[in-house]
Order: sequence, then C-alpha cells, then structure tokens
Amino acid sequence: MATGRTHRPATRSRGIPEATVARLPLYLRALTALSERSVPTVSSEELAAAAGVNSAKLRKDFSYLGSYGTRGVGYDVEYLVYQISRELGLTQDWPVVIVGIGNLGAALANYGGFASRGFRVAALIDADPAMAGKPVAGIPVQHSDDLEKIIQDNGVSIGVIATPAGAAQPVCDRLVAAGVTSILNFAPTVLTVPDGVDVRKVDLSIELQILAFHEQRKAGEEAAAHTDGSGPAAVTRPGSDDSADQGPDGDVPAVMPA
Amino acid sequence: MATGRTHRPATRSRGIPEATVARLPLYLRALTALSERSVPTVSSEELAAAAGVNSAKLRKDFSYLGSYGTRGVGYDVEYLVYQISRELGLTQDWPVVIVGIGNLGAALANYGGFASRGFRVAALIDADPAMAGKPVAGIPVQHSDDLEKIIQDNGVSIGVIATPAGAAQPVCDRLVAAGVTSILNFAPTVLTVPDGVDVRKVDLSIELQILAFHEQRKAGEEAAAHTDGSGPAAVTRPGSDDSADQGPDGDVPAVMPA
DNA sequence: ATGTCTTTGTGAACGCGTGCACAAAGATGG
DNA sequence: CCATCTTTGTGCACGCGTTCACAAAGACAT
Repeated sequence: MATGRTHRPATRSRGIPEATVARLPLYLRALTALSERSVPTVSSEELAAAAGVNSAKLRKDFSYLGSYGTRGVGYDVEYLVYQISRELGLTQDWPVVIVGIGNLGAALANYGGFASRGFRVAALIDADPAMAGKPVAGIPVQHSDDLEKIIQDNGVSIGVIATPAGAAQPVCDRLVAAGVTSILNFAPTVLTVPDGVDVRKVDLSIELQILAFHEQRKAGEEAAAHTDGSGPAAVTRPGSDDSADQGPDGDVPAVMPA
Repeated sequence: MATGRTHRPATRSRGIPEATVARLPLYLRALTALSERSVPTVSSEELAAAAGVNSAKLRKDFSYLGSYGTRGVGYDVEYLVYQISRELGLTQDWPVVIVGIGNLGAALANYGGFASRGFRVAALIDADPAMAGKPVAGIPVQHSDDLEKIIQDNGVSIGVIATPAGAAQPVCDRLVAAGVTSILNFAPTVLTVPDGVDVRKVDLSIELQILAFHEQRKAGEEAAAHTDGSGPAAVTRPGSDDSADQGPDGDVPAVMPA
C-alpha cells in the first residue's frame, strides 16, 4: 500500500503492533458489511477471507485487543464492530482540514468515506485568493492566511495536505505550529516534523513505480525464454577521469524532469 | 504508507527485497532534485537525509543493486538516477488506463506525476454513457463497453481503478481478463486477483483511521495525568443468553453505514 | 610512494511480523 | 452429566528488515 508505509519507528503503541493497527480498518470494513446484512456472528476463517488476510493472523490481531471471541462459535459482529471502533478512536468526532483545494483536494473533499466514520471536514484551505469563499463540496474555501485561527477554533488535530510539492513543507510547519499532530500527506515530498507528530504519506507516483518494477520483472522472466542477455550486463562505471556532465554510458535515456 | 502495504507474499524479486523496492522511488526523487541542481556527487548521509531514511539502510539498499558508489567520495548522481530508473523499469513507456472518472479519477488524470516518469495515460474509461466523449485532462472519456478493446489496442498492463467500491471487483476482473497484470486500487474494497497479478491499494479512509488511532493514544496518555480510568475498563461480554440484535453494551454509539 | 582521511559495502545481531500447529474452551446433542 | 465437535487463543519457530559497527577501498595531500 500505499502506501505509504512507515515513518514511525514502529513504536508498539500500548502493546498493539503497528501492523495490527494497520489491519484493524480492514476488519472493521468487513464487519460493517456483515452488520448491514444482519449477520450475528462470524468465524475467524470467514472474516479473514472477507478481509483478505490469513485467519491465524486475524486471530492474533484480535488477541491483542482482548478475548472477544467465543470458542466453537466465532465473534459477535456488533460487539466486535464496537470494540474495534473504540480502539481506533472512531467513537469520537475528528475534525479534519484539507489544505490545497486543487483537483485532488476537491476530490478528497467530495469523498464520502470522510464523513462516514467519525471524520468531519471542518474546513477547506487554499492559498489562492480567487478560491476564497467559493464552495467546494458544500463547504466554502477559506484563505490560508487564516490557517492558524481555523485550526484553533475548530480544535483540529488532523490535517490533510493536498498542495503542490513546493508548498507542502511550509504548510506542514504551520499546521504543526497551530496544534495539528497528525498529517496525511498527498504531496510528493518528504515532510520533516518534530517528534510526537505522525505523518502518513499517500504517493501515487511511488505506487506506480513499484508496480512498474514488478511488471518489468514479470516481462523479463517471460522474455528470458526467447532471447538471452536479459541479465544485467556489466555497465561501464563513471571513471574518475571521465567528464561528469554527460551520462556515463553515453546513451542515458531521457533523464526526466521533476 | 499507502500505502497500502503488502499484498504480495514478500517474494524477493531477483534478490531485491520488497522493502528496498518501495524505497527506490524515494531515492530517485531526491536524486532527480539533486540532478536539477547540477550536483555531481552525493554521499549516503546526504542522500539519506533528503529521502528521510537511515544512511545505513540506504547503503544496504544500493548494495542490492550493485556497487555503484565510490568510497571516500559518494555516489555519482546522474549514474545513480539512470541505474535506479532502469531497475524500476522507468526507462520504458508504461501506458496506463484509469477506470472510473469521477472526482478522484479526474484528479488522477490531471495529476502531473503521471506523465513525468514513463507513465502515460493511454485512456480514461467510465461506465456512465453521459461521460463518453467528454474530454478530461485533454483525453476523451471512453465507455466501459470498449474496455477490453482499449486494453489490447494500447498494450496496457497497468490499470488504475477509481470506481465506487461496488464496481471495483467486476472492473478488476475485466481488466485482468483483458491482460492487465498490475492494478492500483483506490476503491475501498479488497480485490481478489489470480496469481501473477499485482495489486496495490491506496485507501484514504484506512490512512485516516490509523492516524486517529495514534491521535487517540496521544490524547489518552496526556489525559492520564489529569483523570484516571483511561485504561480499558472491563466491558460486559455478549452472553449466550443475551439478545443478539442490540449492541452488547446497550450504548453502542452510532454504528455507521458503509 | 606513502600515509591519512573519508565514505562505502557488508557481516552480524537483534527485533518484529507471520504462520503453523495444538491445547484449551465452550457449545451442542444425547 | 458426559462425549464430541467446532473454533478460538497462543507458544513456538522461522524469515525478513533494520541497525550497528567496522574493515576495505579509494581519493588526496605531501
């Protein structure tokens, strides 16, 4: 996933492993679907299949939360929905601000998944004065001059950054200074934050590049049957006496911008 | 992050660990920035700082690719850009289709990061007949009836799903049947695919829930100083004789839809 | 040529996450 | 009440990923 994975030093938060926390939303989603179909109980095997994980892993994950199952029967769906919601902190209201209302920011503002689970879009913020006052997803965009006031007035602790890469770090700094302690970053930049602030990264470009890697590998393995020489041929290294500006191989293909 | 983490069984692809592959795009981005500033060489320490990782980790990562550094000096920026690009398969052209041109799909189509690194939006596909022919990001939207033909005509092997959750699995099945072997999924669903197909997941809702968990933990630790009783109080379990429809605690707060 | 100094590349230890396999627990039927 | 059967909860082993720490390698000055 996205992925973006892991900025935190894998600090086991109150005994619950980070990997388990990352899977709880998956379980919760599957359980909610069962709940809507009025299914009373579910076995670890069934639920694991619905969530796309190993059943042993699921049972171990739940064991970190407590003994919530009944042997011979399974798990009470409603009860487990509540327990996981509580553990994830979804029984309370989380006001969220989105900074950077471009194409992506607007799409996020319109995303239904926000409102459903305790998350509420408290404000939309953009640096473009022309955007100010214009409603997006029914919420008027506010100018970034008022960022600090917006954060404090609404008691926001979670911020979403959907700005261009260049603006991300300054915006992040202001968010943190204003009291935000969790950031979801969509800008293609590494954010630097003080201790105690959590950052999660969602990066489309990185995900695609990872897919491309595996795609290439699959294609390479397949082609290896036909033509040989797919192995990494020994390439000339940039010698100390070589000119530095030109690519070392002479045929460096299109070093792309940005 | 995105996440999304890990659907593959951690198959070490040609000796390069999955965790390393996931970091290569980060290094590449930092290196590209250095290249634009015409920096000739960079040390592992500097590059690691720019990419937000440990320098030892970076060196080990690069050691999987080969010995591309020069002791006492560092790494040749241009050379490394080329090597990583080649390793990730970015020296070739990857046509991509986006299925589901709603708010998110349109935002993705407009995203600049696509075009820059070998990825090319070959087609936009939507199930809504009213969308057909309408240009988004300069590309006319095509109807999903023609999905198979579009995939095959353009030789597409990477598909992006930005449909509602309900449509995701059927779309996925059709993409795979048409020859797509890598999928980036933005729909909040677990996709089932045959062996040999890679899926990466980007899920806004999950990322927010993970942040909420840590946010709650931070708030709880802070509040523990003032009022006690923040520890998980023993809650009544759903007894076998209890009615099943109602939540076990009697005050299950707003089990949310979807 | 030789010594010094910087930086890489990697062996080794450690910790986390995963999955197996099974004992314990409880439901269910007689 | 007892036997059987299902399913949970978990001890254990294994493998991957991370980090430390250092030897090897090369640049550079003298």
